[in-house]
Amino acid sequence: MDLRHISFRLLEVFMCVVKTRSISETARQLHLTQPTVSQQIKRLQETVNEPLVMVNQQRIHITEAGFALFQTCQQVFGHFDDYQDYLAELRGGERGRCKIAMVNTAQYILPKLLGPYSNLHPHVELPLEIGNRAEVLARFERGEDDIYVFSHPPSLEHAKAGRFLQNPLVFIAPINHLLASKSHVTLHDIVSERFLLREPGSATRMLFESELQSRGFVLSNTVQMASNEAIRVAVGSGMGLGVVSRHVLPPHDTSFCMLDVEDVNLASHWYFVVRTDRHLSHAARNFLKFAQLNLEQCLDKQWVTNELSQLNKSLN
Amino acid sequence: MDLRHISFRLLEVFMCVVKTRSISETARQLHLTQPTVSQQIKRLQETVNEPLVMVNQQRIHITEAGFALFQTCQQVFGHFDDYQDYLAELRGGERGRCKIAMVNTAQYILPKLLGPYSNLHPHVELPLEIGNRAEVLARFERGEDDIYVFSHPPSLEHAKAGRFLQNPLVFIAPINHLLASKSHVTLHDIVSERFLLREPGSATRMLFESELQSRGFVLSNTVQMASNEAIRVAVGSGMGLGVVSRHVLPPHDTSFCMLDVEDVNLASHWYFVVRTDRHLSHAARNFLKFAQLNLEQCLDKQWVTNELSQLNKSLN
DNA sequence: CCAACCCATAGATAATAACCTATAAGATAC
DNA sequence: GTATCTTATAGGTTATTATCTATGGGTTGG
Repeated sequence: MDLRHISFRLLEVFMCVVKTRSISETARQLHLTQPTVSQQIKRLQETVNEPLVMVNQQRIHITEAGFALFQTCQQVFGHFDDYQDYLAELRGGERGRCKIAMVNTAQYILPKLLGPYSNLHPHVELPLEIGNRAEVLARFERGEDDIYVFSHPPSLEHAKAGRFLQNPLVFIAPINHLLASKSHVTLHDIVSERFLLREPGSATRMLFESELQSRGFVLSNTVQMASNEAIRVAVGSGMGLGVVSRHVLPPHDTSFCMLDVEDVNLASHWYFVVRTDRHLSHAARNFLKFAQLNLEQCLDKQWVTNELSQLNKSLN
Repeated sequence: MDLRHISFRLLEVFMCVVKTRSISETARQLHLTQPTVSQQIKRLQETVNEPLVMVNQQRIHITEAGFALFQTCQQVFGHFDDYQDYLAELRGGERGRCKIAMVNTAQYILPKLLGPYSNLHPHVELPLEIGNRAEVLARFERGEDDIYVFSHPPSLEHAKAGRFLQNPLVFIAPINHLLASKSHVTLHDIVSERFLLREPGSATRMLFESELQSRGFVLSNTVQMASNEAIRVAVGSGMGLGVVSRHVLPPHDTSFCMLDVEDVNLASHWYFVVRTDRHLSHAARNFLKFAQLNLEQCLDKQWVTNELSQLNKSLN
C-alpha cells in the first residue's frame, strides 16, 4: 500500500461513500458526478490493494478492510481537526510562545507588563532572555527571539521599533555626599568623583560615556560593577557616584539621593523592537497589542510614551 | 486549511525535514533534490497558512505550529501503520470474516470442519446461515455469503463448486417394521408406505421425488415434517418410513434401522460453492484451503471426496 | 578570503489526479 | 414493461503535482 499519492480528498470521498452507502448520493453531497466517485473509490482500492466496498444489488456493502479503513480515516481526520483547533488558538494568541530578549535594565519594568499578560493568556509561553546590550544585540542579529527590548535600538534596516516608556538616567550619590546638598551641580563638578559603572557594552554606560566624550570629559576614577543593584547598594554605602536608570531605583530607598545635574540630560526611551525579515509569532503580535492597550495601567503613567500603535499597524 | 490537496507524500517530506532539521539532508534521504523539498515545504505552509519551519543561519527551526503538525502526522502515520498490520492479518487469514450459508442437512457435518478451523484462527468470524435449499439458493443468487454448501449445486454460470463429501441418502424404518427384516427390498415395495418427508424445497425431498417421478411412482401417504431430527425421531417411534442423509443419523441409535433398497441409489455429494463474480474474502479462501488439507482428519474418511484442490487452484 | 555548504527562487516538464460527458448494463418500482 | 434508479466503463480535458536544472545569495570553517 503506497500512501504517497493518496490525498485527503480521496479519503473524504471514501468516507462519504461509507456513510451514505451510495455512490450516487456521495456524488450529490460532494458536488461531483457519479462516475467520478466510482473512479475515486476504484483508485483507492487499487492503492490499498484490497476491496473496500462491494456492490450487490444497487446496494453497497462495506468490506472488513473497508470498514477498518473508514475507522482509520475517522481517527486521522480527528487528529487534523484537533490540529485545526490548535492553530486557531495559536492564531488567537491563546497559545503559543513569545520569546523576549531584553537588556538588563529592562527587567525592572517589563515584568509589570508580562505579569498581567501572562495571567490573561496562561497557555502562552514567555521565555525571557536577559543580557547586556551587546548580548541582546547579538541575539537580535541572529533573530533568535520574537521581541527585543532596547533603550537605544539598533540599526533598523531589518527591524521596526516602537517606543513605549521613557528611560531617564539619573545620577545617584550617597545621602551624605557633599554634592547632595549643593543646589547647582554641573557635569564638571562630578567628573572627578569616583564613578561606579556597569561593564562596557551596557547601554547605560555607553550613553553616559558618549555624553562625556562629546563634552570633552574623561572620568578619572571608575569601578566596574556587575549589576544595577550592586551599583545602587554600593552608592548607598558611600563608595562613589552612579548613573542608573530611574526605573532601577526602589521608590522609598533613602540610602542614596539623586543629583540634579543641571547641564546633563541623559534621557532615552525603551523600545520594543521586532525584526521585519522574520515571521513574528501570533503570541508576539498579541503581546504587542496587549502592551499598546495596557501600558498606562501596568506602568507608571508619568513615564509612558505609547507609540506602539504605529508599530502594531505596520506589523499587520 | 484545505487538506484536500495535500498528499501523504507531502507530509512524509515534512516529517523528514522536522527529523533531520535540514532541507538538503531530507533531499538526500528521500532521493529528491533540495529545491524540490524547499518547494514542498513552502506549499505545505501555504495550505496550512502558517509558517512551519523557519530558517535562521542555515539552521532550521521548527515553529510551534510546525511541531504540532509533526506530532499530528506521527499519529496519523501510526494509524495507517496499524491499518497495514490489520490488512496483513486479514490477508493472512488470521482475521476477518467468512460467511457460510448451508442447507439444513449440512449442519450435521460442517461443524466438524468449522470447529478445528475456528480454534486455529480465533479472530476469524464465522457467521453461519442455515436454511433449506430454496432459502440458501436465494442467498446465493444475491451473493450474500462467501461460501455456500449445497448437495446439488445450482447453475454454475457465476459460480464454482468443489465436492468434498458423499451424501448418501438412506431409507430408515422403525426397528420392528416388517420390511426391516426382509432381505430384498425394492422401491416398489415401499412406495405405498407412509413417508415422513421434509417440506418441498428441501434437497433431500427433491432428490427422492425426482427419482420417484422418473421411475413412475407416486407416494400415496406422506407427512411433512420440519426437520431431519423430527423425521428420525418419528420414524423411531413407528410413524412411518423416512429418507434422510446418512450423516443425520447418530451412530448408535437403535430405535430405527436402515433399509437396503436394492434398486435405488440416492447418492449425491456435498459441494462448497463460491461465486466467481464476487470478491471472496481472504478468510473464506483460507477456510477452503484449510478444508482441502483437513477433510480427512475432521470427517469420516469413508465418505470424503476431496475435490477441493481444483476449486482452490481456480480461485487464485 | 575561498571553498563548501545551506536554502530560496525561477522556469520547465512529464505524470497524474481530478474531474467531466456519454453510455451501458443491471435492479427496482409501479 | 417502461421509467427510473443504481453502478461501471470509456474517453477526454484541465489543473495540479512532483519533479528537475540552473542560479543566486547567505553562512561557516579553515
